[in-house]
Amino acid sequence: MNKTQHSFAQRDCAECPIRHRAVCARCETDELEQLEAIKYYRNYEAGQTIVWAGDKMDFVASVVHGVAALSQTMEDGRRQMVGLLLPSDFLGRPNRERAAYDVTATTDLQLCCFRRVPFQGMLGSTPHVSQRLLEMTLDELDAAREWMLLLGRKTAREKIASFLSIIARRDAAQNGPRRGGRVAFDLPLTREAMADYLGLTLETVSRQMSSLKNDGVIQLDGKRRIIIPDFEALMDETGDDADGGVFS
Amino acid sequence: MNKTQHSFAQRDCAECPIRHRAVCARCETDELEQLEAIKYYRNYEAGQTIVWAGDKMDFVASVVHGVAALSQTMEDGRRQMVGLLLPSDFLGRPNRERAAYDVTATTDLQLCCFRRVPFQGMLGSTPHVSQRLLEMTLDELDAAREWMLLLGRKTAREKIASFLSIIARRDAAQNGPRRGGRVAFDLPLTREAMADYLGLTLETVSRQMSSLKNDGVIQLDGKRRIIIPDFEALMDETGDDADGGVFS
DNA sequence: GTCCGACCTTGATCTGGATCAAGCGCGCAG
DNA sequence: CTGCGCGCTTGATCCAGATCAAGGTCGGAC
Repeated sequence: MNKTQHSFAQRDCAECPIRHRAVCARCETDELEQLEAIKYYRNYEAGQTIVWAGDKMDFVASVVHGVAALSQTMEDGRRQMVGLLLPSDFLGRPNRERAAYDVTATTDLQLCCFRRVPFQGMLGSTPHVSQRLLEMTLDELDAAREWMLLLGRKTAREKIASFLSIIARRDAAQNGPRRGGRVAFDLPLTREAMADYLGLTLETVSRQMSSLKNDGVIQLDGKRRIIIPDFEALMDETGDDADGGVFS
Repeated sequence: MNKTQHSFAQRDCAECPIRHRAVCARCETDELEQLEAIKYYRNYEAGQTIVWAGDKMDFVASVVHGVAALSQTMEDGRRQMVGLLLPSDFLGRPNRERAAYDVTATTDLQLCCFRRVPFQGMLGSTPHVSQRLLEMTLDELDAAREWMLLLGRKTAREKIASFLSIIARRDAAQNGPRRGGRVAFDLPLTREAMADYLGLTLETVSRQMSSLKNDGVIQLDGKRRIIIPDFEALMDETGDDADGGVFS
């Protein structure tokens, strides 16, 4: 388990890549100083578990780099991923001592952690933090509801296409949109993790990826790199209304 | 559409049945007065639509009596319910002008509405409201994630049993637990609405209800009234860990 | 180089729940 | 009372995706 130990540098808030999208987005300089006093960084390698459901958790955190997954497991081993945390997303629940879900790093990951108890205090005293947290929680709730439609009603092919379009969109928001209609990115999940996310088996994920490839909707470069020659064509496969989205 | 027009009485906050569980739960007298100044009641009959996705919505609201459903519809008519609002639950999103989902009354319903713009103002100035709203939103997010596990990984029988146990639990929280191990309540949804909630067809819902009845897990009194002779036996059918829950 | 183990693909078969298709039963309009 | 329609049940059949079962590929350890 000791591969290229790719550990991310620590930094000041001023030069933080998620400064303007994370829970601290609206903070003024003095509020930021309060946050800096209770923050520390942690790095994880792809595949590592961050906490198990039921564990004590003495911090909350923002994802700085990489991707983390929240999942639930039934006694007989059935697993469902219930959240995918990309850079700027918030991990943990204030006023909750124990984790409700298993949290794992699906890629190399850096968290900006805040000690939980002082952070809770700031929620009372720093409206810019609590307002931003409310807004982010409402956004996550919307995302969860969109996910419920996917899990309850979409076909396997629609699920895969929806997943790819979500990752493509978030990747573009992160790294700036691609020149031309062409989009390319690396999948942050294994086929098995995708299956857990989509409520499918890994075989079905693999088959539908092959099918989209054969139909020219996507191209694969190795197992993980995805190239989407025509984003509209992918959107047509998702089952969603054609309003498109903010992409160019 | 004009059946026994069962309209609920309006009231002062002091005697409101959801006073201590809704978004206003933590308000002091003066804060309550501010809320009363921007509140008004609305009544709906079972089956009525409250708003369509995309409609302008100039209020947010607490459910006082009855049950409302949030749902999403795909172009080809596939429908997924993404939220079930019981008494004390919050409807609407501050700072959002248009509804994101269709909202319908699945039983006769009373809402305590707050004009949206002044309510948004109070979120900035009244920490007791915004803290409570954050807490409620986090609870809803947890509920949505539990629902994702159900939609993605549970069998039809487990879905039905989970749904019944949730309704039974919420009903007990509302009306006080039943004496003895016996539990009884009315379903707030038609078979079709249950299907939309559970990601099933109405035929499958009906078959699984019959199957649970034949196996003695539930009894039916008419189509809507459910009697659960042994709550533990129902919990065993849900697929969840046997930690039970707060029930006696 | 070779070996090994994760990860992925593909094929064959099975099955839970969808779909198609009758009815049933109860409450309401006449 | 009768007739109608909505909500529900039940039966027969179908099929998307699960399950069972081989392999293939690639990167890292030695």
